[in-house]
Amino acid sequence: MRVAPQVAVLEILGGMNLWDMVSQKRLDNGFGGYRLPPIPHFPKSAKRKRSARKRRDDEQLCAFDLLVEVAGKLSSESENSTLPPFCIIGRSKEVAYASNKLPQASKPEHSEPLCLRLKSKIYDTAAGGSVVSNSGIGIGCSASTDICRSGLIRKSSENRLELEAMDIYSLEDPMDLDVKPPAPASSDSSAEVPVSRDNPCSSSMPKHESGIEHIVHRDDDDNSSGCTHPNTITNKASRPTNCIGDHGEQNFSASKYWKAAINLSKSTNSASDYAIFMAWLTSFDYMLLPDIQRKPFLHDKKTCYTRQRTQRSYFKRRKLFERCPVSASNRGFFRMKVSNTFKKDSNKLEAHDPRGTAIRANGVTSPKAEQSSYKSVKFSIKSFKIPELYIEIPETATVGSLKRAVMEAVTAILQGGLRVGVILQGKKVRDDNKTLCQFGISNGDALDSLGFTLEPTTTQMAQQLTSSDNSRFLCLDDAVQPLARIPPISLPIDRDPSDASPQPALTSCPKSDHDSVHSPTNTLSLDKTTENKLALVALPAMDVEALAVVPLRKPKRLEHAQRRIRRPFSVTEVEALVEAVEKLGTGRWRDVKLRAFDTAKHRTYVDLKDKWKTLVHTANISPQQRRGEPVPQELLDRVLSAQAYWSQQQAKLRIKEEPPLPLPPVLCSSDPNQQFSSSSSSSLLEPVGT
DNA sequence: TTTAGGG
DNA sequence: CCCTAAA
Repeated sequence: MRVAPQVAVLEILGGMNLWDMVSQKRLDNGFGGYRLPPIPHFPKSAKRKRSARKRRDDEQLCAFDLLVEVAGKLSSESENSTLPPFCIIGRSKEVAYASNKLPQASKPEHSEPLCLRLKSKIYDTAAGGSVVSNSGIGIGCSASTDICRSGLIRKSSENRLELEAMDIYSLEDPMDLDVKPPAPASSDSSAEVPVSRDNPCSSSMPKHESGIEHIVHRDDDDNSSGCTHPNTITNKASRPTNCIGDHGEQNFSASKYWKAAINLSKSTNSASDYAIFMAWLTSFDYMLLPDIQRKPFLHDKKTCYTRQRTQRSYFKRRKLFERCPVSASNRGFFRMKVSNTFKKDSNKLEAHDPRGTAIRANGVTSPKAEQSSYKSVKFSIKSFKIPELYIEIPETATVGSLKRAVMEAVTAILQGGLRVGVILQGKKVRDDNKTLCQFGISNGDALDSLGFTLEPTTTQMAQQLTSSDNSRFLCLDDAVQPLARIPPISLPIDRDPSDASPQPALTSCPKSDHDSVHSPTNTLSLDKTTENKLALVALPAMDVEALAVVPLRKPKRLEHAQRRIRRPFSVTEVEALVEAVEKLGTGRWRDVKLRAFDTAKHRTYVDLKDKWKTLVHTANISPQQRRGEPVPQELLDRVLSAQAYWSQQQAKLRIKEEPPLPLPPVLCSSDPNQQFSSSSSSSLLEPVGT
């Protein structure tokens, strides 16, 4: 099965899980609400399906964006708090990094080494692991080994330098794994810079500090179970061993990165390293750098950081976002989608709201297995609904105020945080410590009656919620865990997914202990717990959509960050356009583009079409009303002529097709080209008039 | 991917 | 210019 579930994990040290953080910071981040996943099912039509997929992908990208944003904020605020600073780096789909391994995938040959690969660019495949299925995008942020692998930075043992990385990965196909040189942005000059760089950071760096060591894969192997585990991470982190040795060369490509990263982190001393590192980071599609560094690296070089300080975070996005659908309707919103797929976990959970959640769960496994082994239960939560909101507003209120009111209501709810409740056969399941088995949740039938609710944590909000009121909550953590770890073996039952204790740290970490079984580094896991990482997770289900969150994005910021710069058409271009249209007509923009603007990369056929549209408009208005560089009247006349001519042609065509109407092809007959040499064209129009 | 249009 | 529905 190539389908590995995709798992995205956002782990943040500091004891909060992403959800918590999100909840808390929601407002800050413009996190506004949840919404049902837009595309639960793909249409039948191939075209639509594609479109739907694209949309889904976009949303996922957005989710990433959101996560990045949130994480960035959190990190930036972490200075005082326990959260270690970290930076997040994301890449488009081209980049893949699998912090999580899928069970299946993990096993493969690849498992051994980590390699950075770049399909388009850089890639980091953890040993095996994680090949993510196509459209999914995962984001991971942690001090864990994974990160190390990702080539991003790792944290140092001391808090001072921690740099966390966030990765997104999405592999189109597992096969891409070829190992390639890690040069990040290959094209970018920056790319190499950092890495190889003279800095022997590695040498300088304490091993333990460097993420490098962590790189070890073995966990991968073990983990192959598929968990992303914190434990492993912790372990590594905690232990200074050199993993490198273990895997040896395999990683080496990756190691470069690591090194680079490492230097940075430790680079209290060198500003240059930092610069290099930054350059390297910049080569990624996205980058979000919270102020993080401030402290860490640079006491000395404040200057460097200055900029960052000023802007709390540095967010860069490239093409990825271009795809984000931020249409008018979406404007200001950020969509996030999280879906999970479990392969084997016994549990998982999702949050959602009481009301409208659509959940689907399937128990899988034979009954008997339970006893000795546990069964795994698959949950598929399709969506969470937004808790019901009650809003009272005068009928004379404006739509705008209504929107604001809704926003406030939503925000209020989210503000307090959300909890997940589990409802089984209509009853809330409050005992977090019981196993799924005990509740019979593993049973397929039961699953059908299993529901999850998303409830606000805050009392007030709770009131607003309709159904959810008090259901119990599951910790997201729990959910996370499952995802993260896919290891089949040990988890199970005991570890019920659901029970996680409420807040704590949970995340998967705790579980990790259990999981630890799989992973070699169990011991470490404990540490983690304490650390409280949080994991957010998401997943991938292939097509399963689990949860969609729609945060309100900060309205302005990323909005159209990438709107193309305006590039007015020069008279020369207009002329070329007019000429091409005279010959080709108004319905063949691609040809026009090829013919007259083939080399103008910034002019798309859509642009040409739009320009034509404006030219026509311009030609029809008085000269006084025209703006911008004046277009010679002569050209405008030609525009009108051509427009009229071709309009008629089209009209004729249409007519012909439908009902055979008598149309004397006055103009049509001759070559358009010839006809259009001059003003004569206008005359052509006349006849057509029928 | 292109077209065709609305925004 | 952007965004999309359609084709």
